[in-house]
Amino acid sequence: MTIETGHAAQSYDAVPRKGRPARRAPQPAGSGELRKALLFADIDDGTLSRLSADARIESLQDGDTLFRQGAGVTDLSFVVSGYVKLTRIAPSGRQALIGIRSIGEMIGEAPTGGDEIHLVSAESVGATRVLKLPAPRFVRLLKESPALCAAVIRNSKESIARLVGEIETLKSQNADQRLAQFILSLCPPGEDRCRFRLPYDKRLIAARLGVKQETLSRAFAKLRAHGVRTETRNVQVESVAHLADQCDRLGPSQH
Amino acid sequence: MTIETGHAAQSYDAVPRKGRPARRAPQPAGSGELRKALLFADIDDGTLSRLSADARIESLQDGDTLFRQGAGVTDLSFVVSGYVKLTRIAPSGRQALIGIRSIGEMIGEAPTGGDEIHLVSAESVGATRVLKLPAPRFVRLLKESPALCAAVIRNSKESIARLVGEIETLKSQNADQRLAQFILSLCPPGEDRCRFRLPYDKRLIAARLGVKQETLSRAFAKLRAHGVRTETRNVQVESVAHLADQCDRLGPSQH
DNA sequence: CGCCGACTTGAGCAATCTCAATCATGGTGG
DNA sequence: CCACCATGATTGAGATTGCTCAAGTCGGCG
Repeated sequence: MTIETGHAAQSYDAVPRKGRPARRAPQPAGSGELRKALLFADIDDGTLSRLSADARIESLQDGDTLFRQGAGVTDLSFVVSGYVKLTRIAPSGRQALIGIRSIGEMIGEAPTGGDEIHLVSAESVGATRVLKLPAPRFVRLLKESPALCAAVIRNSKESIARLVGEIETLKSQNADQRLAQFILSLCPPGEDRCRFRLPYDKRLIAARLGVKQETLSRAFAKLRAHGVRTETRNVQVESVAHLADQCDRLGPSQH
Repeated sequence: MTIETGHAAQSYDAVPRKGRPARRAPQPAGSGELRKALLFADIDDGTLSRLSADARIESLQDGDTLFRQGAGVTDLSFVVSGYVKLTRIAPSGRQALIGIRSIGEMIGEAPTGGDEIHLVSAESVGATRVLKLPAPRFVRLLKESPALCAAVIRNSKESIARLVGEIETLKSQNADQRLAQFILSLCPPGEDRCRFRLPYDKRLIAARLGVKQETLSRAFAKLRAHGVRTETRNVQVESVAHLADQCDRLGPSQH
């Protein structure tokens, strides 16, 4: 599955959109902002304030490129608000969505000191603010702080768990099941009947699930029979438990 | 794609194979053995010998289970010889291959101290030997050795890179392209015309590429037209460069 | 020799993609 | 306030890809 944005896939950012104002100048960030990054949840104040010395907040508009696959890693970034999508371009030119990061999450991998390059490209989805820490300072503190080290390892393990889940999903579930699972993951816990808003547009959801937009639309249609109503971006689930039950039965027709 | 071993998918190890001798008793391992684990390539001798204190080597036969998804992590393991496949069972009961580890590679994730459970199940492929380090000792040393910490982080980043590549492949290439890429990855570097042996059977290769065995067989047949000859497990590639070229053209028919 | 497992091949089917037309919907300018 | 346009979403029809089921081949091993 590849992502097709409105413009040609290979050059989605070669031509600036008309009337787009320039990216806003970066703002300095205090250690209070850093604390909101999940990676730093357990880091002591001292280390954190040292980290924040030249941290800054940048505001991005929809479609702005944060960094490109293959470029050198200069910063460690986190989402402050909005979403950032991570994509990868295959040699064939096809673009595959690797993940979407939201508030508090790290964007890309933590630098560790070697000369490192980005594994993926990062692009904002809608108006987005990101926190950027220059890599060299982070690397220096990483070497001094076992707690920071432990946090990075924990974070990596979470990334791995997420990617493993993604592969499992891609290999063992069809489009309908993937959508059902995605919807279930959005349902607020505790309630059986619920109503919420999709976090981003269906084109992006389709890319996330690894299907074409049309296929996603048909999958939504099929889920209507199982108590999932949608009107544009609003979703209503009749019964979370029932949907979870049906999930397996959406699989390939057993003979 | 799911894995179908010779036995039923859900219970591939519930019934011991007839005539199988008991798993051989574990052998103690010296720090020389540890050095062969890629994770420890840059670790100092002192730390390594402390790590090796209660390390042991275990011999497994084809299909032996090393650990199961969801079970507690008691050891950190490495492949000494042979292969270990990592799989995951979806709620639906379908089993998806997550990865295959070979000599020197770590099996599963490094424990970090919390109460952790295995993300995947691990099962030997053919006769295999593994090195096992008890988790508690590893965790203790991890806290004391920044070098070990750095090694774990580096290792995690490699895992992530591998998983990201896997997702890209699954989302943006068809079966023929995935096979071509897989074959290219096996070709010894430097030679344009080459000949080698497949590392494991085609059933496992199919699972690794996320297709059925039959589909893999047809993909091999299609590659014959591009200079890939196979006779059972032996492969001969006419021209690596040519195959790499054709890789993109194996994609969906462009109109 | 005959069986068994791994592999191949064929035919039909199901899931998904592609292409194309249509239908909202929200924003913009007149 | 409304016509109009751009974008996203839906729907339909047909092509493709990969899966399922089934049969057949091949090679090794008891």
